[in-house]
Amino acid sequence: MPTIQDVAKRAGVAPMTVSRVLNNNGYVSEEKRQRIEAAIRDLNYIPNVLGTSLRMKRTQTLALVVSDITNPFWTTLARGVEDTANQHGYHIIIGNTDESPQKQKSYLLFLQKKQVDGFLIVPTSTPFLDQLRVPFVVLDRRSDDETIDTVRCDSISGAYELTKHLAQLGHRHMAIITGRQDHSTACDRVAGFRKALEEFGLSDLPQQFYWGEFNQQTGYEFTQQILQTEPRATAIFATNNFIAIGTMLALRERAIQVPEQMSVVAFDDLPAAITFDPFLTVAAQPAYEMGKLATQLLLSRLSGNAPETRQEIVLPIEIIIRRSSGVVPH
Amino acid sequence: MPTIQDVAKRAGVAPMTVSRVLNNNGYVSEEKRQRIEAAIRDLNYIPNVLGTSLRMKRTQTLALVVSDITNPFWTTLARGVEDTANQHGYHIIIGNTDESPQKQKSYLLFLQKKQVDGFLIVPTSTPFLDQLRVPFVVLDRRSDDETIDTVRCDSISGAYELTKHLAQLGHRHMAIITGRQDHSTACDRVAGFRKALEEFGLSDLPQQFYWGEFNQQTGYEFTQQILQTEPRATAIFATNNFIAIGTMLALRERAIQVPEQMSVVAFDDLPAAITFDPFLTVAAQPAYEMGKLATQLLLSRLSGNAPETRQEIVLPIEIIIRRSSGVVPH
DNA sequence: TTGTAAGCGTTATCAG
DNA sequence: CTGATAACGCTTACAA
Repeated sequence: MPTIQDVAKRAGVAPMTVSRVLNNNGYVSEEKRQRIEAAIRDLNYIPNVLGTSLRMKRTQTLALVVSDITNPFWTTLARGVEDTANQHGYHIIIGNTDESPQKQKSYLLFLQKKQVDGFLIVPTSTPFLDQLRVPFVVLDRRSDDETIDTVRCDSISGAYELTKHLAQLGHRHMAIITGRQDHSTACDRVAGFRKALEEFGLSDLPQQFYWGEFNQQTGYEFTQQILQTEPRATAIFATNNFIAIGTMLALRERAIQVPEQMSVVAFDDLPAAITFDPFLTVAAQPAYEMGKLATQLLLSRLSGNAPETRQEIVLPIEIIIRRSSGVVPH
Repeated sequence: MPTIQDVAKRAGVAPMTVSRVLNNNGYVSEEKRQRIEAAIRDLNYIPNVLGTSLRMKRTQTLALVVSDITNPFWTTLARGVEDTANQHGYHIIIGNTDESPQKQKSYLLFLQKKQVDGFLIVPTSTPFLDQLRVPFVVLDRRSDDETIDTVRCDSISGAYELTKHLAQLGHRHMAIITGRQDHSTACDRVAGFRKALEEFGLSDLPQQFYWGEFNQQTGYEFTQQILQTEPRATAIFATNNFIAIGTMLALRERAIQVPEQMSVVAFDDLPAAITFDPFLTVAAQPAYEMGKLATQLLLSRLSGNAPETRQEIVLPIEIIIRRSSGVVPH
């Protein structure tokens, strides 16, 4: 592998002069520039950024740490991050934590060993901040820490709107299936749910709350439970896309018609690219936009252009009403 | 940021001794080991792998270059790659080419600047091999070059089986929608289609072939065209998941019932995690397994444990018959 | 305009 | 068992 030294030798100049040509900074005579460019081509020289990064103390790389890139929601967000980062000359390394604090810890360590310049992170519930030595932005989750930059969606009002929609359709007994209690997103969605219930005078009627994980199994198992609970709920609120799928599976197994026998609403829309028959009424979060804004914020921190104070960006959620929600069955 | 020097100073030893503790190699007296470990904890020392990689001439990092991580097929494959790489102490950087030769070129350059140890790549059709200075494995696509390691699925036989299924249902006029002519996967699927047609004596009847891109738009537009072509095809073969979605959209727009008025079969299954109502008859490729095997092959090349000769691993495809394919309408 | 020297953080080598 | 030295490839600071 040729180095900058080899190029310099071949062009009959000092490595420093080659460096100047490579980075387009400082003066180089036209003649030497030509010779150097020729040498680069001849040797098929590719700069080694390990040297550069070591010297410059930055890698032009950001880390994106999410729970599971298999979830289309994170995938979309990741594209927002990547596209934005690329536009600014940065690149991305992605880490999947699978919501495991241990995996998260190991990724944070690894990525810092790699000297990433900053983090975009969807933290598991475990404390983690003290492990980070570089700037970072928290995605999707609310943070009580008043010093942490955050980009997230307005889960409370999204959940409120979905629930209001159900109430207006006449539903009186509902069930919500959500994630862990220590998960801000789960809490906010339940809070929005509660708020709408109160507003419509439904708080004192039997409503069901199921706390589990943001995955398919949780949706599946609790839905089975819901079907056996009296008074039978007439609507299910699945608080993310995976829970919704579990819910739909369980309903289908019991041949429960949606929405004739049961209404279903959910958080997170599936990308149009992978669904040919959008069916669920959802609160759609602007995943790509979240990734984009978070990246812009982080980059402005890195360049020192961000406001002094902590930023908390809260994006609105779009309610999309489809066929899965209907009036209360008789 | 503390360095190995700082740790050494604090522990009253030489940096080299710290290095030995860090990497668990060479002898270090128990007493010094204790002191060093204490110093590491006290300073909250995190090794800088830029130094290590520069010195060792390897980064323990592999590059995965795919067309679009937004496609669940690639996402699943990526998890197979990542999990396998992690198990062996390697990490992954992902690049999206969007099937653009230019993007691919820029990624290959960038990733080599980063000194990745090897590539797993789904190449766009453009020549690219000469740009790679490190070992690599080609994924998903067939390569005529007899020196290139490849891991792919048996597209020919998968397409053959799907077509046979249609023929056995009584279909006599079919349409296939596929990718570009210079795309080995597209060609193979058409070849499998043709083979089945011949076997069932359908080659001389009017069959339709549409070459486009492996995306939703291609599926959508050609399906519209199919609906206007006489004799009307009674079955559509969509050669990947995105084309299938475009096809379904176009059919739904015209209120064509599947399978009553039109049968549809496709390549690539959607992950169970993101579909609550699997509907399409598909040829399912083992995406995770592909990623896993390709990574194992690449790692064995890197460690010099691979067979001398070029490996071409061809995985079988599973046909899953669902509701989208039925007998010919009258 | 160009080159020299030094250092970024790590580890292989070899001498002690 | 331990440490000094040099080297990995690059760029900043300074000198010419």
